[in-house]
Amino acid sequence: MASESTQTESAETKFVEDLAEKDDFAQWYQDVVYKAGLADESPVRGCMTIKPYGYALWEHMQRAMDDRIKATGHENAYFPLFIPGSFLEREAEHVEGFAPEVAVVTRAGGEELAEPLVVRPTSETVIGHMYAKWVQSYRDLPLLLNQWCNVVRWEKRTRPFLRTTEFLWQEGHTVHRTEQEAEDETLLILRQVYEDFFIKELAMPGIPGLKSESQKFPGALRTYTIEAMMGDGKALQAATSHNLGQNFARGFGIQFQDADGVVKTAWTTSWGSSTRMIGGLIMVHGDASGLRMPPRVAPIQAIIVPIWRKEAERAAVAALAGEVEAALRAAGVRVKADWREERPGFKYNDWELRGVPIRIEIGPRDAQNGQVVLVPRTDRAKKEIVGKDGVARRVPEMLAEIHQALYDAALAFRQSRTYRTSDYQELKAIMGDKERLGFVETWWCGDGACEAAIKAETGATIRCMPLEQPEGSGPCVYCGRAGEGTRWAIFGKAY
RNA sequence: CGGGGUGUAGCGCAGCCGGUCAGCGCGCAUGGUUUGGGACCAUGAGGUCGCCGGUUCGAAUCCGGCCACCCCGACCA
Repeated sequence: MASESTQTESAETKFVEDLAEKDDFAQWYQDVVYKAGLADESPVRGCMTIKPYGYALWEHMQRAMDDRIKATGHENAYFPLFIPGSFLEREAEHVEGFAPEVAVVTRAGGEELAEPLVVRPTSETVIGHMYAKWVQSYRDLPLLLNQWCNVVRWEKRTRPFLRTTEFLWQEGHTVHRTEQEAEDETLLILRQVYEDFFIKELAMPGIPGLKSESQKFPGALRTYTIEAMMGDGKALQAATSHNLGQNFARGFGIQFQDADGVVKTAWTTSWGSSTRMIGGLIMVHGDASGLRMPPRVAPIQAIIVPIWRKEAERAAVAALAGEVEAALRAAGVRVKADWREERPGFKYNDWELRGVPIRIEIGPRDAQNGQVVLVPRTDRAKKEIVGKDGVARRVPEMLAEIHQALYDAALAFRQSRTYRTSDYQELKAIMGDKERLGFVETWWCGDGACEAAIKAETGATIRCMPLEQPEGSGPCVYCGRAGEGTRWAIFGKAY
């Protein structure tokens, strides 16, 4: 992201300089969000306005996620925004975890409310309340629902998409007959819904794993996560899936009569993914020119930039552009032509900033030859000249190639910033070095005290204990002890 | 919640040693020339200088209070 600047350098370099000022990733991130037109500020602190381009991206992500949620047997429903304040208190860890960050309505309709209402920070409690009414028999199970909604968490520090006071998400809530069934569900969501979504839709490699006790969801038995590495080496918890055990079922009385006639307490799960994924997508794929949209969720997959001087040229270009646009649309490509009264160079930069995967240049020369120029966002040097009849075949192929290129680059970056060491001093050094910052894979004894000490001394937390644990065991990176509770863990600094 | 900082045009800023200090750049509007990597010229629109009070003949400028926002930490999808 670094670049020198002199007066003689190209305008492009100057632009890059503008965007990636002083090699400051946080600043770069904010600039991209706003300049690419994804979002804008709002009059309320920590809240965000999502602009049409950003919302279109969200809609494509939603659809792809929703398809997976439904394909795994879930249905959508909707539960209320307001929750009786007392509900949060039915689960001890839950209220402790969320009480500090809930917004509470105490006055409405011109009167003080008898019982304050909290604006949902998450919906385990109201849904638990409803589920208790809906579940009577083992025949009612499993109950597999999901909802798309907004939630509010009064965070101290906010950043667009990554941590906003209000955010959009999906939250799944399920009820099961046995502990094993709940655990299977939790892992099914983690892998077949979330991990698959990140790989196939966002071109984002993630590491599925288990959270430590200190990092798990308040009230959960176990929390599983997909952890992804951002472009600055920091980690983002991209989605989580919780096995809630019987904690919420007990708090809300979700019971059923089993086949053996015995009344039993149910087992529940919950799992969520939010607009935070947009922040992840930006920080994983973005470069010095701006955003790079993963093709499958890109609001615009191909942008036609017409080039002309004279009116006659414009007519010829328009004819070809119209033909190409129609052919691509018929092939299922989200295509748009940019006829704004701007120079081509301006448009190139503008669409690169917005991350459109393929630019299609059509100028007088192309109109004459019945061809177009395809330029992939991932590598401008790989531009191709394609005959107009080949465009509808070549563009979808190229989109798939771009998806793969983005994935490969993100994975290669993560690997280059992943270190295996049992040397605590080395871990400390990596966490303190901006150029090397990344994931440290090592053994951890399982003691929360070691975890806390590492966090205090290095700023790093256990991102997860990967589902794929290596053979054997070893001494804890901090205390050197070895034993039963030892796990292979990934340490990193988190967003 | 602790520490620091900033509020002047849509955005980014200068002016802060009371008195042509209501200004600059970008953006916006209109017209013209341009158009294969962020064009240029001309004309123009746009601000109760965060709010309230004080000092003064006179306050963006000095003083007091309030409010808001930003950054850095601790807490978090």
